[in-house]
Parts: sequence; C-alpha cells; structure tokens
Amino acid sequence: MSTRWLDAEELATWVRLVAVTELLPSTLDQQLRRDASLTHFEYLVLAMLSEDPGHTLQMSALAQRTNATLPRLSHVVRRLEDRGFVDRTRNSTDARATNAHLTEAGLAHLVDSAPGHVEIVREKIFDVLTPEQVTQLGAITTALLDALDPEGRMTGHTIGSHRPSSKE
Amino acid sequence: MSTRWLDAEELATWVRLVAVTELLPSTLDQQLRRDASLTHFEYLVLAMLSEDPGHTLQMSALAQRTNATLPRLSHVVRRLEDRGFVDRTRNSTDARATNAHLTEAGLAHLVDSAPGHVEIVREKIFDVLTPEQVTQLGAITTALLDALDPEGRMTGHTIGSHRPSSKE
DNA sequence: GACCAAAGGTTGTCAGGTCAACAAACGGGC
DNA sequence: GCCCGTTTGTTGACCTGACAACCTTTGGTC
Repeated sequence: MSTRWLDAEELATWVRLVAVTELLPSTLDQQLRRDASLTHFEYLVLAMLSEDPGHTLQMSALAQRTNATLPRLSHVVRRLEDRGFVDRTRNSTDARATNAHLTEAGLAHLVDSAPGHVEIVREKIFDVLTPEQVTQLGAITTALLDALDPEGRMTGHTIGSHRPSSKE
Repeated sequence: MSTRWLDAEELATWVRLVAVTELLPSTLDQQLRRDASLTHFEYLVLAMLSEDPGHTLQMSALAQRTNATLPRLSHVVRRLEDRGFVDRTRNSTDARATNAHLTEAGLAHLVDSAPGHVEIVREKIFDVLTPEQVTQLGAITTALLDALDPEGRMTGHTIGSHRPSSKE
C-alpha cells in the first residue's frame, strides 16, 4: 500500500503541533524549576495526590493520572520522598502495592507554587485562545487521546475518571 | 493580584493537553526507534536538512527549524555524524559557523523511514480529526506558538519561513 | 495446598537533555 | 588597527527518563 502523504495544510499544522509539544514542556519546566525547584512532572505528581481526599494514591493509580510509566514514577517518588514531600507505605490489603502519600511539607510546597504555575498556563495558553478555541481544543485533545491511549490505560477514562478537580 | 484559577472546562482541557504533550512524543519516539533506530528529534534533523536544496544548513538555522537549543543540536549532530548520516564542515565565509550536511547514507535512511513515520502521524492525528478540526488546530497552534516563542526565534516565522515543504 | 502466570513495584544501566563554562571569530567604535 | 562586546558553536558534568531484569505477592486452577 502506497504512503498517503500529508497535504500542505496538514503538514503546516503538523510542524506547528510538533513545535508546541517541544516548547510547551520546556516552558513549564523552566518556570517551575526556577520558582519552585520542581519539574513539571513532579508538580503534577504532587497535584494529583492533593486532589485525593486522603492525599494518598497507589503507585499504579498515580501513574495513570500522570501519564507516566511505573519505573519513571518510582524514581520520581523516591526523590520527592528524599525531599520530604511524599512518603511511601505498603498497602495493608495488598502487600504488592505501595501507597504514595503527600506530606504536610509537600502540600505546603504545592500551595506555594500553584499560583505561579497557573499564571504561566494562563499566559501561554488560555489568554491567547478565544473561548471557542478552548472548546475546540477540548474536543481535539479528547480525540487525540483516544488514539494515543486507546484503553485509557494512562488517563484512566474507562473507569469514570476525568472528573474536574479543585485545581491543577 | 489574586490568582485567576482555571474554570472547569479550562482545567479539563488543560489536563488533556498535558497528556497529549506527554504521550505524543513518546509514541513517535517508540515507532521511530523500533523501525528506524532514530529519535523523533534525530528524524526531524534529517528531514529539515533534506528540505534544503543543498542538503546543508548552518547549525543555528537547523536549531531554529527543529526548535532545539544549540547544545542539544550539537550533541545530536555529533552522534549522527558518527553514524555517517551527516557531516560537518566549517563555513567558508564565516569561520565561526558550522555547516551540517546530509550525506547520501543519511538521505537514504530518511527515505526508508519516512513512510512508516507518516503512517503513524496519520493514524494518531489526522485520521482521528475532522477536516474542520484540522483547520481549527492549525489556528490554535499558531496562537500558542506566538505565545510560547514570541520572537519566532525557534520557529523562525519572522524571516518569512513557515513554507510548506515537500515532506515531513 | 502447590503451582504458575499475572500484577505491582523497584532497581541498575544507559542514552539523551540541560546548563554553565569555555573558545574562537566577527564587527563596530574610536 | 585595536578592543571589546556579540555571535556561534562545542564540551563536560550532572540529572532525568527509558528499558530490561528482577523480586514479591496475588489469585486462580488442578
């Protein structure tokens, strides 16, 4: 079967999409590293833990919510534990599982750094898009995620997730 | 000034956008590493070189087109040179500059791997979006790039670039 | 109740990226 | 025509992420 190449509009869009996926993460990382000594991914880990009522999630659940592989998460949580932001305990009902828990210090650090983070997200994303574009982007990202992660293994949208949460 | 938090729709969109910027690169990397022993970024370097008539670009120009920092590019080009896909020569008119040049072997490797790459781009992106969504995404990414890279330092849209090219 | 495949995590190793320091060449001002 | 700030690029040290190997526990199945 012969290759279906991209037409001009698709190509231009693709080039810019690649640029965005390259520049957005580094922009977020820079701001957070400078202002909060956190990677964007580390921030995400703390944020997801903070949304759980008990500030505790099993490693595999946390991996889903942060779109991470388990090895990656394991390394990051160990570092966060070294800094006192998280602690790990064995799950009592399933001895294989590990519970990651946000400490007071971790929560405090998250609360401190959230405003600066939200500010840059506004500035770089939502302030430059019209409300219609935000809605469009919502639909587009939903479609893309379905393709990129069909079973919702990472984003967990098969188990009734996607609930809006108190803050990012 | 108090923080302007994200509303529910913005938050949901943001979470998915982050997921896409996390999953898309790893998806591309996996496919290219498996089928072509190339990083997506390495592929991009070869592709950008292939679009120049002389298959040659100055390092700084190449860095712009690939949204990369110069140190990063320098390391990658050295590795590509070790594999025989690229060679580097001093620019004759400006002795500070380095010209990166795509070799025959490099071009051949690129041509071999292009169909597989385009295929996954279609499958994960354009096949799951409607034509209207592609147009919308084009406008959205343009707005985002203006915010993420105002001077167009990376993407070079101040110097009349953005020309559609023969292939990605 | 003993196996045995699968689930859940951790660890080690290696490759790739970032950042800061450095070197060399250009170019404008005087 | 000399200086000095800028541009251009490379290098090395450090850090993070990916991948594979491994270990333990669980939950059938026989």
